[in-house]
Amino acid sequence: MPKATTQQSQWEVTTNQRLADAGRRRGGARAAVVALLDEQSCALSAYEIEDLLAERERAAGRASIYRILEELEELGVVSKVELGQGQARYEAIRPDHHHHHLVCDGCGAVIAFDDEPLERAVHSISKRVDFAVEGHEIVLRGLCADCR
Amino acid sequence: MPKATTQQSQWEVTTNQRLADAGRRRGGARAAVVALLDEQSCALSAYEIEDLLAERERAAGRASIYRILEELEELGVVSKVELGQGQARYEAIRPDHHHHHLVCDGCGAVIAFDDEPLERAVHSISKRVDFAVEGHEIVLRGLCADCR
DNA sequence: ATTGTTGCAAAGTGTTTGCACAAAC
DNA sequence: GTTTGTGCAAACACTTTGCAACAAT
Repeated sequence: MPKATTQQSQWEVTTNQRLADAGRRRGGARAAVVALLDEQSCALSAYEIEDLLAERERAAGRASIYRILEELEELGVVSKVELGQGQARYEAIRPDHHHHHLVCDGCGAVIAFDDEPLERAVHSISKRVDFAVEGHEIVLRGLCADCR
Repeated sequence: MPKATTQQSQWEVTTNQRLADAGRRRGGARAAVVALLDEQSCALSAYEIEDLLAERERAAGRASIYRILEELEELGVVSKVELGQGQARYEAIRPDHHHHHLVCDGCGAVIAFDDEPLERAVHSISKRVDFAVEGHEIVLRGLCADCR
């Protein structure tokens, strides 16, 4: 039995399942976007997705990419993050890998980090305010090791 | 001695001082933007600024507003915040009133909040990562009391 | 055959830039 | 009079929408 060349993680499996459950057909562009997002450790912009897909000979139209990302966001499997760079970024939501971002003002690099005390503080605020908190996004800006 | 109808806060004074120090002349549009920002308790978008200025008969061109905001940001007296609404918002930086934002997914309302434990957690992360953190932005999304 | 999916081009929205005129010094 | 500030219109960048062709069921 041949070994698969790409290992689908839990996220890709769940995402395809949810798409199927929602009665969606299996389109090539969408499958490519889902597979690409699954490989990433951090958020990608729509243009980056377009370029990466083109590089791997599975180009998809820009409009399709945006539509697919919006759909995945509505399904709750992708989160759209705005890091103050004038463009949105998208990443797979993996329940076990919640994280936030460091954004370099120098080169635009985006680095993920996580921190339990921070999550606890956010959770505690959520209970305190007269507001039904559904999500949160934390961005630290500065200079990365290379740009400093 | 007549009482002033608008009280300039420390921020407006400092901002005008910084502008003077930087050798800037006192233009009407800029003074209007500075005065308006000084009155706000929370961040405004460029369009909101344009509308509010027009309402008070001190209209300013959109391009001027953007240029002024960029300049104030460079001077370090205004911060540009991106709350995931597809547009930037701007607010006065008041050293004694650091805060973050709750954004309502229903009506788009932006509500300020502050929290010491949260600030401590961010500060602690800043020391831990290999990254020169210069600022941070925290956004909690959800539904406000009215939309819930 | 039906209906969801895709890609292109056009439209939309927020922001920036070029340039001429007005205002501050 | 020189230099900065301002407003208009045009240009831009990212995102969304309209529509016809295509593919999955």
